[in-house]
Amino acid sequence: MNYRIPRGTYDILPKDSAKWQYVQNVFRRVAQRFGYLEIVTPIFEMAELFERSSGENSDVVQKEMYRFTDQKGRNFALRPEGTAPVVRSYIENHLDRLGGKSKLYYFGPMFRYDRPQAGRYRQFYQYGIEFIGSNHPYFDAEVIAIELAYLEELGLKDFRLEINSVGCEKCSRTYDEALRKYYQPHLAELCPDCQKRFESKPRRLLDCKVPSCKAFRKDAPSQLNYLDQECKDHFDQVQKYLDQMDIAYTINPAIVRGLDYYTNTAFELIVDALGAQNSIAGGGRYNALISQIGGKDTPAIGFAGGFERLLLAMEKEEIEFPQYAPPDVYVIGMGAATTDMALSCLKEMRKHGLYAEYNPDKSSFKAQMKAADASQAYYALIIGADELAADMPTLKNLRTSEQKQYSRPELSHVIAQRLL
RNA sequence: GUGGAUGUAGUUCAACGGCAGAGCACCGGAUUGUGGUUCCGGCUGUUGUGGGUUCGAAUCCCAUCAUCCACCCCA
Repeated sequence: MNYRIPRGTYDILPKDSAKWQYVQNVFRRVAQRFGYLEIVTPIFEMAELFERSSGENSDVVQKEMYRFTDQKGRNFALRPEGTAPVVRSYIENHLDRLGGKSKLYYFGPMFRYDRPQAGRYRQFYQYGIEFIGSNHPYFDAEVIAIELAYLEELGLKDFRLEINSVGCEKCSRTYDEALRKYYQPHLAELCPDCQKRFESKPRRLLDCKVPSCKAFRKDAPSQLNYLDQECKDHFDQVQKYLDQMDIAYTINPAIVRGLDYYTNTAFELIVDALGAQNSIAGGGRYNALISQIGGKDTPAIGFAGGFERLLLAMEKEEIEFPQYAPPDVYVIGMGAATTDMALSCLKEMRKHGLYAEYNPDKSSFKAQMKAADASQAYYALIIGADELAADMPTLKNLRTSEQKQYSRPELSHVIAQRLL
């Protein structure tokens, strides 16, 4: 019996791990440039946390959560998203008492039971930003600016930003009613899914892809006409800040975030080249969430992005990734007698921070030279019978083919000065 | 959860129901200790898995698993 990786998961192999380190490191760097600090939470939480925050009726909670009970019968779930755990930690650790705002970033694996497809996995890696503690529209723009700065730093070009406002809870309630009123006469003509959505989440009617449902969309009332003055002002201000930051966007009233906690600003970053799973990041404001799960009434905004889709998008644009650095020195020892000298040179080089390779397994001198060449090492340190007798290893520059014998003290000097 | 396509060597792909193959990659060698190219040689298969039809199955049928595409969902 061969064991196989669970469906919808994947291994990050050594040939790809440098890419992952790279995109994660760039994210860290960019987030910190905006003053955000990393928070790390467990990959599982009480299931109820997600039920409360994402919404009992959301697909994520209804069909996609990996649930389990522990030995004492407690109900847990592997986290399907990152915001609720961060907010839980914020409340539990009284981060609000530290003064100032909480500017947090995170990344790590998320879990959703879903049918795998390109850009969609059961264990997938997200990065995210959460700004907790202000309703100021500048921060809506700042959070968006972080994502864009990140994409720019990575060299990604072919994407677009769409924004919307879904208003506060009050606005969205009046809007839902307006939508129901509009769709009521056509209810029989809608697809079965939409008939269900009609009651639970009328806004979902707007992004149904069934042609017959789509037909009603263009005359449907727009959320933007159902914002109260405060929400409208907020959205206008967000746009103003985006304009001032030279951030291009389009307003798409159909953007409806899937998780229940979003209020006001909602946004999405789309890469059309990715096909069906074309959203590489999305987020919005969630002013009601914190009080909803037991904290003080606190406004907040954040977003999450998917590393897999980001990498796919970068590959589509043929962006080059940094590779692991090749060895500084490849040590070639001819025969068992040279082991002592080889090991002492290796130890010295590694102590000084050089990356040194050595493979006594290789048989012939030629095979060792080939291996050194294949490793793309900058130098070969050759230790053969002559070198051993004279106690003078040969250092060969594999790029220029120049080589020279050094006495041990001379070699030590070269190593210590990092002249390689 | 629904519909469709595809599964053959490490990889990319061939093979009309009749001997499972090629390129690339990998390993070794080409006169004692110098890398590339070239040349020579070598290795890798339960044809995803399990059944069935057939004298005979990689090939046809069924099931199953996996991947991909679309729906759905979302990052």
